[in-house]
Amino acid sequence: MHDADDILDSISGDNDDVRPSPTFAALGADKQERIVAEALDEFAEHGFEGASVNRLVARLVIAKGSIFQYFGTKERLFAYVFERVAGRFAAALRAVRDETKDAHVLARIRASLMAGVAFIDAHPRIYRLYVRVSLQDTMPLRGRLLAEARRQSARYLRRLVTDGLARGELKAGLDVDAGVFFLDALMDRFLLAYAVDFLDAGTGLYRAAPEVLSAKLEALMDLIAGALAARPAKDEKR
Amino acid sequence: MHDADDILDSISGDNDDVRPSPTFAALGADKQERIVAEALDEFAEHGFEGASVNRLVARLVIAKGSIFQYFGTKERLFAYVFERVAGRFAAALRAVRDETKDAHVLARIRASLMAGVAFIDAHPRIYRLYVRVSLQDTMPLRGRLLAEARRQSARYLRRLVTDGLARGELKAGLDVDAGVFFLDALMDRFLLAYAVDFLDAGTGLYRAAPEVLSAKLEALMDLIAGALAARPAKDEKR
DNA sequence: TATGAAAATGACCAGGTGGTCATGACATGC
DNA sequence: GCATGTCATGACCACCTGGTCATTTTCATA
Repeated sequence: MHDADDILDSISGDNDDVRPSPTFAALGADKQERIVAEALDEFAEHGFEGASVNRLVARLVIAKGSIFQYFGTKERLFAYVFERVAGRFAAALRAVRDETKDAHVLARIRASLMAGVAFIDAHPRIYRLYVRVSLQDTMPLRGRLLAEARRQSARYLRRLVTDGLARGELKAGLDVDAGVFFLDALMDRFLLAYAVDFLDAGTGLYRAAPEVLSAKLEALMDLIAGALAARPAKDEKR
Repeated sequence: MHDADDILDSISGDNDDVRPSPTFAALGADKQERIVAEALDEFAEHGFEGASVNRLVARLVIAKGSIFQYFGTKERLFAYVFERVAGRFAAALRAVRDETKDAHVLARIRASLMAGVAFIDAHPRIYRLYVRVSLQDTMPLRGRLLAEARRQSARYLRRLVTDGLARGELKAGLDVDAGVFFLDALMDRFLLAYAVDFLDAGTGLYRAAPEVLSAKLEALMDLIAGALAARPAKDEKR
């Protein structure tokens, strides 16, 4: 039914036109990983402008020259780290979407949110970097890097919505664009509120304990269901 | 009806514990305004870290020493500018809320969104500064400055929701916290998508022409109504 | 072990940062 | 006309930035 889109997904997945020097490629995999991890830390903590190469090499106990030998430029270092890391979140969500292919669309949305929370717990720095980049318009590569992420997110949700419509699980007259926007806003903010303290508007979602989190999640799902779901029966949870 | 809250609102409105030196206060009002406006520009454009006092004084054609005589510190300059400017958005919304006191809660939400759009059009730099600060955790005063803004926003929406519930315009069993979160997320994102290019997930909301904007707004209002509104005329649901 | 190339190194560079302060212009009161 | 105090000024400071490059170290091969 939607195999054509799957092909598109996989094509756009790995777009590595930002390559480090062969010298870096020749490094041991562990050392590469250490450099990427530490750089991710630095960028996640201070953003692109605020990040300091001096600080980074001090942490790594490595000569500054080496970084520039590997990447040439702070900007290209950033691009490399970002691209190496950015796809993971989308990939995790895509996996959930595919695993729940036959479930009710509301169950799939719930599963996506839970997967998002799990990802944040497992890779807080990656999510933090993503958040940072999202609104830092001084970032030179922002457009190129983020446009792709956004496009993937929109396509992801659009698929959920059109699937749900096709199965009659969503309101017949539903405007797809509006539905996508609606879900994007709510899901994004839900995860943001979980990950960033002062964004939860006093609802106590920030780093909430599992029981609290799941209560909030159900309350949100009720509202989403009210807005989007067709109403053949009264209750249709997972 | 809810006068007690109004008093609270007005008390928390002007909290100016960040004062410039008397020298600055003695300046002509026009010069003060020019300095604040230009500093707002600089901070909105580059964020707190990225903003340069050198660049600022160059724009103002004023000696650098003067800025430090007025404010002592880049940080205090920022705090002053932010506090002088931050309340305006909230005030604009509050005005709308009070003007529409007797309208249906959905109409009030719609009016709030339109007022938000109008504010962004009128004061793009103020909104931009707000957006910037929202996710820049390097900002030393972030917590203090933003907590207040968030609290006001939450209180604003909470009032709308509880009013709507009291009048039976919203679903009887509605969880107030969830409703506030729901509205906060959608309204915030709607305005963000209108103001910041790459956040609209391909829905074409960014700087949309009035007709497009109003169509998107109505589509969103439909979804909000489905999620929150009581259904007196229409069929089903308990 | 000797050789040569590749890779690591960190002193160094020009330019920018937030912040300081001695200087002098200018107003006011006598 | 002088003394006094306020305030604007911009040269200056220590420090940090991203980036360079001559020099040294490493190491595979002969």
